[in-house]
Amino acid sequence: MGKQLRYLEIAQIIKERIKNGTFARGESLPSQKELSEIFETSIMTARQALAILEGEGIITVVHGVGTFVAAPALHSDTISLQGFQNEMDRQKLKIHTTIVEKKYGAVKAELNRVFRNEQSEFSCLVRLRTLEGLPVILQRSWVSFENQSVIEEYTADKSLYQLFTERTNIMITLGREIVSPIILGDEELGLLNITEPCPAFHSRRISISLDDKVVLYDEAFLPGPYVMMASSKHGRNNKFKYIIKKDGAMDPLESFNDPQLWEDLK
Amino acid sequence: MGKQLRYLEIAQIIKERIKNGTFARGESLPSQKELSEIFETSIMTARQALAILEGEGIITVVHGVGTFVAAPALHSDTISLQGFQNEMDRQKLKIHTTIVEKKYGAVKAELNRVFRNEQSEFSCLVRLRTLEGLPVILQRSWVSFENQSVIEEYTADKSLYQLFTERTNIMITLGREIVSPIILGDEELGLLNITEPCPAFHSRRISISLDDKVVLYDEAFLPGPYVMMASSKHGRNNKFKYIIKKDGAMDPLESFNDPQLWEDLK
DNA sequence: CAGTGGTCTAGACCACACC
DNA sequence: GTGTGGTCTAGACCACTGT
Repeated sequence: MGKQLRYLEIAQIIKERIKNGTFARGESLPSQKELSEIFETSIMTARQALAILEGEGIITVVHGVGTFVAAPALHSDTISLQGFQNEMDRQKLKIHTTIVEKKYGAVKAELNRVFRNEQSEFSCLVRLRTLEGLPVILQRSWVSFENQSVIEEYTADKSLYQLFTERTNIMITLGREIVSPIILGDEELGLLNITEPCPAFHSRRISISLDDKVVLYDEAFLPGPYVMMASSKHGRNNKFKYIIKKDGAMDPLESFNDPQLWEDLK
Repeated sequence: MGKQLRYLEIAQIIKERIKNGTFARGESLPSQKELSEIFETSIMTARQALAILEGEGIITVVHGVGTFVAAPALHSDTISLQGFQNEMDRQKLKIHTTIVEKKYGAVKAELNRVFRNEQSEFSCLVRLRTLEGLPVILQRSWVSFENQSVIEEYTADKSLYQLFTERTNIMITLGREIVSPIILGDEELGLLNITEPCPAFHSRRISISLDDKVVLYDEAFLPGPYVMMASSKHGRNNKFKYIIKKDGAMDPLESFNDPQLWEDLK
């Protein structure tokens, strides 16, 4: 077995204590000085452990205030594991959400593979995002049957992601997304009120909890006329986001020169 | 003016010395101990400065060996600012590159906006990437007229990106990419040997040098049947890559469970 | 003001690469 | 073995936040 580095060891112990609830969501951890005393180490080493957990999105460190077990409210403007709503907020667009449908206990066998369990019943939320009245994004979200109450409670004025983490007390720390280019099918065209053949991003995303369980499955259709993806790569740094605009006026060559656009991808 | 932190100050000075050639590409920097003596600081602080430059992809630190001004050969397997060729290598796919056309001094006024200069003549390289004989990606790359020799020298067995940095001695440290979903046009369909209407990713990318100049413009068409995008988000960590497969057998739901796929997105 | 995180020191010692 | 980067110490001092 490999030699255990002190700061990795400490990070692991803190992670365990968050998992088993010793440090609850939203509560503050002992101060760095206290941690260094608890683990009989130096401040620098304790800080190194915290830096790892912060990089993984598990804790949030605030200068002059304290270190907190990541709660959505605390990390909402820094973490990227967010629903589209937050991204649109950041772009200062007046996006409105309409609930198209809520389905409870639907049988959807193929989702077994996604959720990695024996269940075959899931609950689903279908939403339409509109930009100044124009439908621009169609999104379907699935949760396990046991979490259907989250969908029952959902209203359009809140992020499903945030509601989910609050109600279930499950911390989501990892997201995986697969995007394909597609030509929209009839059902999606109808809901999005588009009449011509239309290229779109088809995004499928899973959200994974601290316990390594898949707890949320999202599917989104982002039609080409309204959506682009912008990505910035600077050394190890590598970010991307979706950009939503009302149509036309989306010249990619011009977008390269828009400082605002790249600002938050640094 | 804001207080200058010591490690930021040191990082800035080292960056300047790389720009003006005091530290040349591929050569090693003084050791951390020496740096701490040169800047009259501690090793920890010198290391903090190096950590910043490493994060920006400007230097490469190798345990037991030394610290190097990032040369493509050194950082090729860690940095993400790479052409498609390297990404495909990583996926262990036998991708072959065919040169479709080389154009010199073409007038392309719209590229002024991209390259942010007065020039209107550019040189262009059109390439087709084939997977076991099947054309799967079409790519057009543009350079300023003054760098046309890079395209003259280009052969299919080398990365254009690597050739460019070697020949021009320009360090590329930042990349920006904009991706749209499109339905392929006739010209692209012809070159890719596709006969039916086909959705695709349309990627446009600029590469920016250490001097903040745009030095490379890339355009790629990645047809839906062969290409998906996979993205992983873990705290601040956020990576994506294109996945190329020979068609069919690209079930996104199955892909979520492929550990290999997500391995290098950690 | 007190309490928090952020920077910095001046080393010691460990792990790794190369000869 | 020599030289490199990586970890770690046991603090001091600075910067930020909230009372």
